[in-house]
Amino acid sequence: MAINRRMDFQADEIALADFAKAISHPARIAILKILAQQKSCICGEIVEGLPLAQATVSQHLKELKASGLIKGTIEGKTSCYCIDWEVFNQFVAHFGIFADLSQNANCQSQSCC
Amino acid sequence: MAINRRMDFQADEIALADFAKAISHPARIAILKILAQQKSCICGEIVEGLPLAQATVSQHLKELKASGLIKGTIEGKTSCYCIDWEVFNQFVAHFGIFADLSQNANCQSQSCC
DNA sequence: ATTTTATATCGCAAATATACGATGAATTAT
DNA sequence: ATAATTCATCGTATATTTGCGATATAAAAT
Repeated sequence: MAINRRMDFQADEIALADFAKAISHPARIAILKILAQQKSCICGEIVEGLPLAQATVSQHLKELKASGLIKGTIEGKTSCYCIDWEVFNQFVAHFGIFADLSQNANCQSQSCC
Repeated sequence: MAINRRMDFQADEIALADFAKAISHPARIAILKILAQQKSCICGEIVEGLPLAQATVSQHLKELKASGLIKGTIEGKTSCYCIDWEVFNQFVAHFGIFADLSQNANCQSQSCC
């Protein structure tokens, strides 16, 4: 692109967009689903459940970790990942801004669209 | 990339990822915010509220429309866009799958991560 | 009829994302 | 000590996204 306009937007818009981007790939949704149903999880089990090479899964895990949605610690030979529910729920709640904004006037009538 | 693995994932994973991708750009979040607080909206007003060229905004609107999150009709000289709340709320509700999956065992203890 | 206005689409350049093999680093098993 | 295991990172190829000027389209105003 000619110019990166990212910083011309508001902080909350960037934050919500970044959260969305973190989960905007089926592999990362699948990883979150796997993590959500595990008490704890090593990377190996995640790789086995996905149609991707180990390097690719590791890269997706890195992105999820960078977004804050998952936490990870190295435990000896293996790594342990899990969802950071505090961060996750905070972001999901953030979607409420749209409903809040529409409280007064929204556009559900036939006459509009 | 060497191979596109998209179709190796489950339909619900693809659907949720696509929704996230549709809103994974600050401009599209900003557009949704503008639409949420308007009764109806022509593209011109949206362009004025964004730090982007008209062509770029039109492109973002096209993506949002393709995702189903917004509806649009051409009304004479102008176009009218608005949020499709039915679709929007359905997708937000879809995030519940993670909480559902974690109902039995999740990972919020210190001992895990 | 011509000009103006509003918006969409085309075509291109630059930036980012996706995917994977190869390799590295650290730990555990032999 | 050496080998095997587990996972991260590097390098690289290709695909997709982003952004905009130029142009097209179509209605409204003159």
